[in-house]
Amino acid sequence: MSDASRDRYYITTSIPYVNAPPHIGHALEMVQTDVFARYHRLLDRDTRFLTGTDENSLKNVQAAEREGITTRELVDRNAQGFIDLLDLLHVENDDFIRTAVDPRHFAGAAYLWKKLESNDDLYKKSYTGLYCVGCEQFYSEDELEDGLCPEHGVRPDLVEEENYFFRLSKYQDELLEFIDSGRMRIIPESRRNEVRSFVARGLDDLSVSRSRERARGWGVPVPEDPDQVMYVWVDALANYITALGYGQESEDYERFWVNSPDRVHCIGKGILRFHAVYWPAMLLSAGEPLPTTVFVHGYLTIAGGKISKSLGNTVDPVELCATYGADAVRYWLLREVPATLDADFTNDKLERRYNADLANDLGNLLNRTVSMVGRYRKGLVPQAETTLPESKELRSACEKLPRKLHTAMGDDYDPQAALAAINDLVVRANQYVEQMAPWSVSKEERNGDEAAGQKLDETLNHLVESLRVTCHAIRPFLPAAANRMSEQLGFELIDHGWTDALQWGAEPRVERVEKAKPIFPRIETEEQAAG
RNA sequence: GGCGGUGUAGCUCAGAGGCAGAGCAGGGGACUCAUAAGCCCUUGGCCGCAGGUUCGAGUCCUGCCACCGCCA
Repeated sequence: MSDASRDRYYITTSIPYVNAPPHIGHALEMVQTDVFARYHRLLDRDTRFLTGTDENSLKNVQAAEREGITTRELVDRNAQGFIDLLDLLHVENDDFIRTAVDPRHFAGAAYLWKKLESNDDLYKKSYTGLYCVGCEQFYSEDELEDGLCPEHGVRPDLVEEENYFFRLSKYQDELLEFIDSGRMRIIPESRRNEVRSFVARGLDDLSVSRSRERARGWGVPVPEDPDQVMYVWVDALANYITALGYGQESEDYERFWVNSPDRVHCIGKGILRFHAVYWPAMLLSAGEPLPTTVFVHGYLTIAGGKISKSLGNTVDPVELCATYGADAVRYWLLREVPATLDADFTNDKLERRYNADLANDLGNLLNRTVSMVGRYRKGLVPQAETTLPESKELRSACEKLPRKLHTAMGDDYDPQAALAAINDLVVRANQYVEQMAPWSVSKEERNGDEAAGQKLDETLNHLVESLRVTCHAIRPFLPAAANRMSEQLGFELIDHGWTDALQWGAEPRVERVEKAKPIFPRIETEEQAAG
């Protein structure tokens, strides 16, 4: 591998349907992907983060009809909801693709189709089946529950038409090789095993088009066959490369797909098969590189129940951001949700976690430290060596943090472990404050004890330095909070040299702190408010 | 129906033959730099149920129950 290709990183979210506004599950995926992207960007890798919307579903046509607006109006309006949410969550995506709107998507999807066709992997066949529009997929009789779609509880349509099929079966062995060798890594392992056994059992060819009539003319046309549009999943999956200008002699496609050592898809567990079987098989057929990593997160429940509009228990992530702020929402999603498992959301859980870790531990540590530097040293951070055993311990904990951070984020894709390590350091620093009791040492100093003055210098210096390291460490997770923290500590966060900045004693040093002001105001819980 | 996973404190989870643990929540204490935060101490357990192996079983074996996932 050449040096020129080593420092790239490409990551995508799945692209959500736009027939409804975003829910907290979308927020989870956006934030997880954002954190991985920010982390690699801070490592100075050439990073591209793509997200977007999947707009070619028949569902959208029907939803628009019910509302009496055009399909284009509906997808424009609903896509905007996702774009707004990214902003509210402080998600820093480099690109946003809309599959019903972007010309590059139509061009790229058509190009991919022709590649499959020229490899003799597409053929036409008459097909009869039960189709659920909500799922955009066919079901066999025995998959139905009382004749109804198990996901949506509606009666599927009986559909008979001639469609294109993709020779998925042809790629079984190659897929297994990619899975077993780890050339396509699936995280976590349990999901990898699921995919493996699914592929090993044998693959059926896949229907990849719909009649234009049934699709109501909405979707990506099949090249040179005006009566057919692509199956929405086929064009949707293609977004990961059409956004890069695939098939259009694009530099970005070479840069972030072909020549990137990391091509990462962050997805929910419900669409694993599409991403770890169908999509790689299409890429194999087209002769293009496969994703290197498929990261599979779990689902969120709300107060113990499945997210469901009919149950009226959706939690609007827009409202959450308005109520608690992006930092609190991001922190809960990253710290409390095990990255690849399901988790349950309640306002109470978010409030507790925020108050405990951010307000009480980190926020208060910053506040009391800055306040003491102001009170005892007029805001000037003293220079000092590490001489006391307590200081050595604290410093050692700081020096171990970067490795823990890199293991958790780089290898394990585990923000929860990374944030736990950061919180451990913060807890350690709060203990250090109590051990050193600067308020007592200050009294001794005022009574003329010179050694006390040195001890106080060392204590304040080590607290500030721990906070400087912590400030850098939280940057991928809580970018806004890191900014507020660095402002108060009086130094500037820069885009390069992050790895070095995480080291003890790195430049730029903290020299003069600003006035203390809480960066994470406590949330008054309902119990406290009542009491 | 098949395969796999999970079941441990009020909540979230760690422990995988040797004294049942952590964080949060609850209770108490000393302190005052701080956001009434922090620190120290502490209450709390049929380790899903039943049998078995073992000097000794959350831990290993068998059966059962419940929940979850994937596949039919």
